[in-house]
Amino acid sequence: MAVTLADVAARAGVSAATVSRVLSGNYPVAGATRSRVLRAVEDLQYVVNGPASALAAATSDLVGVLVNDIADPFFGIIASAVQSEMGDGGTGGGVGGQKLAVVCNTGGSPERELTYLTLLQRQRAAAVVLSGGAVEDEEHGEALATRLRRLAASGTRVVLCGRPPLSESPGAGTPDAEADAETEGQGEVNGTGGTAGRGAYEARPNGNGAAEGHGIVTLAFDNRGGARRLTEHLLALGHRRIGYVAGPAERTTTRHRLGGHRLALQERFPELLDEAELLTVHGGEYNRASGYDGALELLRRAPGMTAVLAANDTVALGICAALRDQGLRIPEDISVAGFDDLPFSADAAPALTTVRLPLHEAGARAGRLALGRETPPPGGMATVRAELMVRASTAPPRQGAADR
Amino acid sequence: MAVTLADVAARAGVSAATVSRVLSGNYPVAGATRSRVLRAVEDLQYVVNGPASALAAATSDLVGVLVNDIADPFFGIIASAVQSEMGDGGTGGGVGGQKLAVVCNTGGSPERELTYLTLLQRQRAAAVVLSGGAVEDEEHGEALATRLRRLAASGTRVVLCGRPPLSESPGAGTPDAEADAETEGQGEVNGTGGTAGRGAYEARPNGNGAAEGHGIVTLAFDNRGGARRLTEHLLALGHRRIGYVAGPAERTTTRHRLGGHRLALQERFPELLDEAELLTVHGGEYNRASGYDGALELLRRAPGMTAVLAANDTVALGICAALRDQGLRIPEDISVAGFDDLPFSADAAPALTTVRLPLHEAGARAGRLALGRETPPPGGMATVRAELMVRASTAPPRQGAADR
DNA sequence: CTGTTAGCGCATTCAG
DNA sequence: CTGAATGCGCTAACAG
Repeated sequence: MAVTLADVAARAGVSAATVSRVLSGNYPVAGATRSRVLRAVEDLQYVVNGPASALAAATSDLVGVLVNDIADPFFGIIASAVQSEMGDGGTGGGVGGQKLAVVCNTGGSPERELTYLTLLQRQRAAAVVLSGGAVEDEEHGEALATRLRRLAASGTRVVLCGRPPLSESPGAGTPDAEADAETEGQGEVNGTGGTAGRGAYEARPNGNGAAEGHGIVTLAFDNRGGARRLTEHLLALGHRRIGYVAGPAERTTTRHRLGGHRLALQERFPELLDEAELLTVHGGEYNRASGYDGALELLRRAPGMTAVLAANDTVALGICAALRDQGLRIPEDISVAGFDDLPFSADAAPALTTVRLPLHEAGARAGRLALGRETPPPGGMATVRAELMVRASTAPPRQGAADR
Repeated sequence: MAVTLADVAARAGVSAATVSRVLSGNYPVAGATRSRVLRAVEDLQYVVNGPASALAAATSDLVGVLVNDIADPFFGIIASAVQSEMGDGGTGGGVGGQKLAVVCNTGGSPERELTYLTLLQRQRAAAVVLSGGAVEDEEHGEALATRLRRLAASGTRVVLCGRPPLSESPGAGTPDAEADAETEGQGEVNGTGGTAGRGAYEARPNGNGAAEGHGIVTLAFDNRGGARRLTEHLLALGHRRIGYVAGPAERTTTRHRLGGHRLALQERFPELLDEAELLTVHGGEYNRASGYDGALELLRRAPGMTAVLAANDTVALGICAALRDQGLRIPEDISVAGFDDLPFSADAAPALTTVRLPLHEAGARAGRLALGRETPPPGGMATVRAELMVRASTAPPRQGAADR
C-alpha cells in the first residue's frame, strides 16, 4: 500500500541501501546521487516506516513521560519542559534525530503506571521519565523497581523527576528513618537549565548505589524542606494553630510535605505537635474539592485555627473558596498557603503565599538526562530546591485569635 | 540481547506461532498449551517487541494527540479525556488491545505540528487527534490538509477536536463568508459521553464532503455562539463599552470568538461596532501576561470601558489582576468575563463569568471516534455546544459609568 | 488445534 | 562511494 524504500530506490535509479544511507545521513554519499534520491523521496511523498526501521536498527525514537494527571498544570509544565528538549534544536526542517516524547497519563494508578511501562518497553523506548510523587505501596514499589531496573538494564534510560529515588521505597528500615535521612537534603540545583555540567549539585550518598548504577537518574524535589520553611514562615508570623489539608494518602509527596511541616513544629514549638494530628485532614486529590471540603472539616474541628496549609496550590484555592463562603477574610481572619507555585497562584486574590518548585527547569533537565545530553549528577541523584514565595495570603493572626 | 518469541517457544516446547497466538489471544489455543506458554513468558519476563510486531502486522497501537500547549489545562483536560478512552476498560491485568495515547506538544507552531504528524505517520499511528484551534495560514493550511488526507487515506483515523473542519481553511471565498456560514451552527452534542450512537447530533452540510469522506471526523466547538451569548449577557446587563482582549492572531479560535462578540454587537447595537475596533487588543498568548498587559492598554485607550472580555479564562485572570492593581473593583467598577470555564474559574475571586466548553466530554468522544468505537456524526462533523456560565465577575455597570 | 513457511521494510554487513 | 545479501522479531497464511 504505502510507498517503500524500494520504490524510492527504483525511481532514483539506485539501490535501497543507498536511499537508506541518504536518509539516515550518517554515511558518505555522492552529492549528485543524494539529490536524486531526495527528489525521488519528495516525488513519492515517502515516509520512513518507523517500526521497520526500529526493528532493523534495534532502536526507537520514543521517549515516554509518565505523569499522574495530565490535566494538572503541575504535570503539564513538567511534560512540556521534557518535550522541549527533544527537538533537534533547530528549524532545520528535517525530522532526523528528532525524538518523540509521548506523555502517558497514569491517573495516579499503580496498575496503569506498570501498564504504560510495559507498553513503552514493548516499543523499546529510548528513555522513560517518571514524574511526580510515587505511590507508597510495598508491593507496587517492588514491582515498579524491578521493572525499571529491567528497563534500564535493557538500555532504556530511566529518569525520576519529582519523586524520591527507587532505593527509598523497597528498602528495609522504617519509613520514618528514611524520611529523616532525606530531611538533610541540601543538594540543590540552580534552575537555569544551563549546559550540561553547569549548576551546583550536591551529591548525596545513594541508599542503593548498586541499583541506581543501572543508570536510573533521580531529580528529587525538596518537598520536605519547602514545607518546613513554609511552616516556619507561619510560625514567625505568630501562628500557632495551623491547619493542614494534606494530599492523597500513601504518596511520597504527601508524606514529605507533611513531614516538613511537622518537623518545623517540632523544632520550634514541640508542644504544638500534639494538636497537629487534629489539625490535619487528608484530602483525596489535588483538586479544589478536597481543599474546599478539607477547610470546612478543619473549621469544624478547630474553630480557633488561624492559618491553613494546603497540599498544593489547587487545593489552596479550594480552601480559600470555602473560607470565603464562611465569611472569613484572607489573610485578615485566616492565612492560607499553597505549594508548587503554579501559574495561577500569583494572580489569585489574594496572591497566594506558596513554595515554588522550578517545574520547567526540572522537566527540561529530566529531558536532557533522558537523552543523555547532560551528565548525571554524582550519585545519580540531585535534589531540586524549593523556594518560599511570600505573598498576600499570609499575615499575622488577629490579636487574640490564637487564644481561641 | 533481549528475550524473543523463539526463546519463549523453545522453553514452552511449542512453535513461535503458537506463542504469538496465545499472546494476541485472538485465536483458539488449547488450554494446557496456553498455560504452558504463559508460564514460559512469565519465567523469561518476555515482553513483545513492538516494532517487530507492528512491522509484521502492519498496524500500530499508537494514537497521537496533538495539543497546542500541554501546560495549559484546556489541553490537559482534552488529552486526559482522550487517553481515558484508550484502555481496555477493565483492570483485566492484560495489556492486550491497549492503545498507547501519546500526546505531542506543538507549542502552537505549524512546523512542529507537521513534524509530529510526520513522526506519527512514521510510526504508522492508528489514529491522530488534533486538538485546539488551528493556525490560519493559507500555506500551512494547505500542507496540513494534504498531510492529514494522506494519513487518513493510509488508514490512520484522523479526528479534529476543538477546531473547524479542514474544508474551512483551504477553501476559496472570503474568510468572512465562511465565517458567517458557521455562525448558524446549532449542532449540539450532549455532554454525557454516553454510548456510541447516543446524544443529539445535528448534521451540517459539509463544505468539502469529498475530502472529509476520507474519514476525517470533526468535533468543532461553538466558539462563535458562545462568545455571542456572552456578549449578549453583557449587553443585557447594560454594558455598552466592552473591551476585548483577544487571543493569538491568525487562529481560528481567536477569529471565531471575536466574531461572535462582534456579531452580538451588530445585532443589538450596530452603532457600537465602530468603537469595537478601538476596544479590541490582541494578546499574544493564552496566558495571564497578555491579559494583564491587554487590560492596561484598554484602560489607556478607553477609560470609560465598563466591561472586559477575555480570550479565555487564563487571560481573564490576568485582566483581573491588572484591574485590581489599578484600584478597580470587580464587578462593581468593571465587569470581566472569560471563556472555557477551566477548573480554577469557579474559584477565582470573584467567581468568573465565562462560557463553558465540555472539554472532557469532547475529548472522550474524540478518543472513541479515534478508536472507531463510536460512529461518526452524519456529515463527519458535530458542533459541541458552549454554555454561558453567569457568575460573580459580571454585574450591571455603575450609574453613569457608560457615559464616560 | 498446531507447526511450517514466508515475508513485513529497513539497516547493515560485505564485496565490489 | 555503491550494490547485493542477510536478518531484526513477529504475524499471517497455509498445511497438517
